[in-house]
Amino acid sequence: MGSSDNEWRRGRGYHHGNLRQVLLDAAGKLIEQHGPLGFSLAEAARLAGVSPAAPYRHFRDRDALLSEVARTGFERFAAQLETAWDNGRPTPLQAIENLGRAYLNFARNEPAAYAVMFQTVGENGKELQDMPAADHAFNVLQKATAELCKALPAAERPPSRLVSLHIWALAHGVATLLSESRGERRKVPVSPEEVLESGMLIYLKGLGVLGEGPAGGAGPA
Amino acid sequence: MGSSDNEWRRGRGYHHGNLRQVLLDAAGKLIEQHGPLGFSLAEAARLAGVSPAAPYRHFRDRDALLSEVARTGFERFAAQLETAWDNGRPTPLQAIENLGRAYLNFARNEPAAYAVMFQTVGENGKELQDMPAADHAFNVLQKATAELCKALPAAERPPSRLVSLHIWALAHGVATLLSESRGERRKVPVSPEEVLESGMLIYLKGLGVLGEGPAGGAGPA
DNA sequence: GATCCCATGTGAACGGCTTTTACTTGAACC
DNA sequence: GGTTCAAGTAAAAGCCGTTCACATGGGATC
Repeated sequence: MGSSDNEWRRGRGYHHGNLRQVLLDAAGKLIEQHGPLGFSLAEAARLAGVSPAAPYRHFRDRDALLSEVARTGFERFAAQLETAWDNGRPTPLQAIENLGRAYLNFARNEPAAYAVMFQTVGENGKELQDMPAADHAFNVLQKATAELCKALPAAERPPSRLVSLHIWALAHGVATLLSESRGERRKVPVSPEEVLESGMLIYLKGLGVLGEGPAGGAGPA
Repeated sequence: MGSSDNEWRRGRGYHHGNLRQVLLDAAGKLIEQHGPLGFSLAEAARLAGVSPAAPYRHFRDRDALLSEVARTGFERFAAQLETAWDNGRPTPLQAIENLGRAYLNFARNEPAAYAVMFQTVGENGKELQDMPAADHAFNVLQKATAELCKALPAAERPPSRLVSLHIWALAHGVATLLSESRGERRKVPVSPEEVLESGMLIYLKGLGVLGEGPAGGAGPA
């Protein structure tokens, strides 16, 4: 709340200030609290102190607002993945593990955005795929796997797109199945990070990208 | 009454017949059509030819009906996985590939159930985990990975629960990210089955379970 | 500085949804 | 035949999304 300067009116001279952004923030809070299904446009409006019809001056409908939440989410997601990858430094292996951790961190820190990105949007195949921000995020992963695959002799080098799909699927699966709200946590007293990292290590060993470091990633003792 | 024992009236002497099951079927159809969010109890009742209040004689509320859809879905899921695994025949490797295909087949053939199982249920961490049927499905996977891991020297054998989580996450990720309604399909002209199978092969090779068969699972040409 | 314009917000309304309440019905049992 | 109780109905309250006509006031124009 520290924005004591006149941020609340910077966009242009609105009536409310910058209702558009306020609604997006309110949506984030509500989705975090009640899940992306429990989100209601009316409640967001109430939380922003405007009438239920006001949001329609800024978003075509409820789905459009949710789409925007997803879009900005993908942008932050891509940026964080890119930062974590850091152009493969210090080493591609270390970097891709950082990338995996960044993936899970995003899913944990922004559950609302993550849920909307991969759940609400594209619910019944409506209108998700034309989202350049999502492509950007995936491209970071693809860039990383391509760099990794360069260490392989071309003969046994699988298409790097396939490799990035494997890693994406693994990361998404871990993030989804072991998210904090899910019950598997009790029976699986292991952190998502541990699961993803060990899984990636085994996978990368199978790929041939891995001298022979921590064999299996779960060596006992 | 001549106990003609007609099926449409078998449960007990209902008014409608077997409304409970009819509602569950209607829910399945509607969820397939409009996605699990677009499902409406009222529409299901209309489709079953009863008043909007009738479902409340059979389900506590909307979520209870959805939970039941998820529960029966998990039962079929577990059964199909078990059949595919077939106690590790003909060979554990072949069997676990069958299991992967069965996973994707279920997600494709019963998108409504799959979506509800992993999406609607447990939306905001409400009440999903006490679902024995879900445990049963996971146990099939765990049994399979345990069998697989037996081929490994105990020294480098990771906890089989961890291995089953890896495979589950990979399968779930592939099923989710590459489902037919998703747009990635265009850019990734490769079937989910191919992605999952190649991913599993690479992973299993990394595990050490894999003589040296199809290296990488994506040998060019 | 007065005036006009149009983006932005309001209020009221429609239809649909979920859920509860009081009621009706009719099959099963004695 | 009469009673009972599960199963269905009707009506209503309260929420939501969405649309419409209308109000308002900040900024551009003269």
